[in-house]
Amino acid sequence: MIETVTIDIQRASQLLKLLGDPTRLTMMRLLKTHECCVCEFVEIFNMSQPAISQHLRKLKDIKVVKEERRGQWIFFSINKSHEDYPFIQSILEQLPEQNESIARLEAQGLRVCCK
Amino acid sequence: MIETVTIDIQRASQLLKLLGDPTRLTMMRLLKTHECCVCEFVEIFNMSQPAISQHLRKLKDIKVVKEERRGQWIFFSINKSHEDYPFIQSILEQLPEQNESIARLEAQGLRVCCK
DNA sequence: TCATCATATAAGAATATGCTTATATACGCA
DNA sequence: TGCGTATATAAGCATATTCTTATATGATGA
Repeated sequence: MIETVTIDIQRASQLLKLLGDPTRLTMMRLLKTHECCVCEFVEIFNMSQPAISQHLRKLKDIKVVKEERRGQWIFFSINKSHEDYPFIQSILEQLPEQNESIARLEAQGLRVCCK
Repeated sequence: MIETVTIDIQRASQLLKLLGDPTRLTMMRLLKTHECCVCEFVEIFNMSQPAISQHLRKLKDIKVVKEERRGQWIFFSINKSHEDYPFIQSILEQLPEQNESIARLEAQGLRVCCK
């Protein structure tokens, strides 16, 4: 008998609500394959630093991302230990890669990081 | 070579935003296995008829559900022809069944429909 | 045709969301 | 120690969301 993993509907709707924003969803898709810091997101989304910071805070609040300071930068990554990581992952893997964003950053010399 | 189905990030975030509400998400999970009419939802969610109607309208607007009038009732069901149905389905199938809601309705004699 | 039931729509109010600008904090380096 | 860079937080504002109440529409059946 196969046990299908399920997620409580309240928690699921909370997660979907957070992912239901193009900026945050793209962030999550990017973080699926790349660690990024705030200033990189600022470039990628062409959005103000506080706006980016506030989006990241929401993702941090429900612990779907984690942060790690390295020198003056804070790198974000997906929290693979999150109870609902399989659910999140199943969504993200259906989204197209966002490699152009990263490539553009690198072309501009703005990747890894924030010179 | 396996072609993974992907969905545009803008469309995905729009869908996730709509599913990111506990009422609408539960509706969709219910509709996955049962056709329902408005008055049934009113009972299930213990919510006003206009509130239910407005939630359904949002789901209808992006065509993830369809409606069919039968007599005085309008039955809703999931639109399996929707371009993004696989995406939606992949989310819904991770959610627990909502059979208790239906069972409760039937116990009250309020199912199929609205006597 | 009229009354009733199921549903939709409109308008308004309370709250939530997502920016903005200004400022605070934390680190690295001279 | 003091300055510059990276990031966070606070306050305010515009807009979006989700109810509410009131009313309109559409079908049924006497």
